[in-house]
Amino acid sequence: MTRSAILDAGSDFLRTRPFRDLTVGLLMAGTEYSRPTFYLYFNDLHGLMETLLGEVKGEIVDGARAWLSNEGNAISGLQQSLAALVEVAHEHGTILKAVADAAPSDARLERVWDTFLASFDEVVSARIAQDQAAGLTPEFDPLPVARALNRMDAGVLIQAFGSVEKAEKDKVLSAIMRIWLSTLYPFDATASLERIGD
Amino acid sequence: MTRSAILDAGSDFLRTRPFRDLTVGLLMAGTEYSRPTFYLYFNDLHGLMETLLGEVKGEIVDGARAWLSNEGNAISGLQQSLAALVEVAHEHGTILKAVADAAPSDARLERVWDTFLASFDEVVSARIAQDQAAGLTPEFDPLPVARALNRMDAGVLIQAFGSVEKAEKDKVLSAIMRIWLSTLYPFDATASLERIGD
DNA sequence: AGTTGTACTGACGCCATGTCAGAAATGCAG
DNA sequence: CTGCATTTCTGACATGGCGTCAGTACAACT
Repeated sequence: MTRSAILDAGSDFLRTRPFRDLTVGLLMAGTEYSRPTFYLYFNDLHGLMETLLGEVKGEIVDGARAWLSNEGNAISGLQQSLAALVEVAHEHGTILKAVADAAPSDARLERVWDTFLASFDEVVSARIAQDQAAGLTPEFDPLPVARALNRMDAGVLIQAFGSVEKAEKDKVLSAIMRIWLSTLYPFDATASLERIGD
Repeated sequence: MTRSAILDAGSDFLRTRPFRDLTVGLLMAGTEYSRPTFYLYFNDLHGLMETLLGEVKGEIVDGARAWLSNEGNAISGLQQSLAALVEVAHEHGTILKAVADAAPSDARLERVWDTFLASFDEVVSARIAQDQAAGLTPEFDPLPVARALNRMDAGVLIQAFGSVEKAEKDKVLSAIMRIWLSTLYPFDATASLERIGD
């Protein structure tokens, strides 16, 4: 109860102001509780961010399923997954930026964030290897490419949707879509990219 | 004199420890001066980071020239520029990570960092437009794609070379090279990528 | 030797943090 | 409704890094 009131106050704060402006005092001023109460439910502000990230993580994993659990066409699955990813990032962009901002100032949170990103490297890499075996994707070392594509997504999405003035979803989507498709499915990419237009 | 002693102490510190561990006291303990002396030459630690970034920026811009000032083959120019970029990032990775880490905790430095990244978006975007006019590159809105590719570079390079245990240069290079090439020069990409092998 | 200017430092106030002893509030047995 | 136990909360404190300022040490020039 109290705990989720604090989490809500945190989300609300970060919707309009950056993580660097967040203090325990300000945070708790957004609730009906006093400053020390915060420490009953979280170790520090970074602990709060860790919890907020956990909430968003679920949605992202769900959205990515279309491509990762490979049923149906690879290309359209990827298109679906990226679209879902953009959707979630647009929704929770401020939280994602806040976590990314907070991470470097705390060893533990930095680990959590890195692990979060690395978890996608694993699964994307696996899916690439599979498509390579199927002859859909050229041969190359999948892991570094997966890492690069994921870092791209993270950087782009946080930059585009991390603050109040958000970029246009469709421009962002078609840019990263193009890069994923031409890297992973170059043989079919031309057709697919023409289909979505530019 | 004193000023560059401080800068050196900063670089040295960041070579082995993250920005979050840097305090003015620790920094100046690495020099023969006292803590207040720091404030004679810099406003705060973020000001120091701004200066360090300025030093690295020059090298990066130099390295990128091969492709950006378009003389000769576009593909080999891009290959050269990316190789140079990886080289510089490998050299100064800890500084780049430290600046990226420090940026979100200071409004001014965040602006500097964003502007730094955005400056590459501009020139890359311009070069893409040119290659599109020449028929080398498919038609698409260049700016969002340039942004995405640049964020990828930043994310990958900082992750790969930001801490003491650095990743292998060639793996990193061939991954980002593949993505740039298949996105910008898909017609010739197959040949070029085979040439560098995997 | 005296004066001016520059480079430096000791000591201070400030602010956010995280803790702890104790105060309210809540629930429950008689 | 009363006394008691347990949970929830808070006022007050110590800590540590920050940024400042008055004042010292030192060099250079007259």
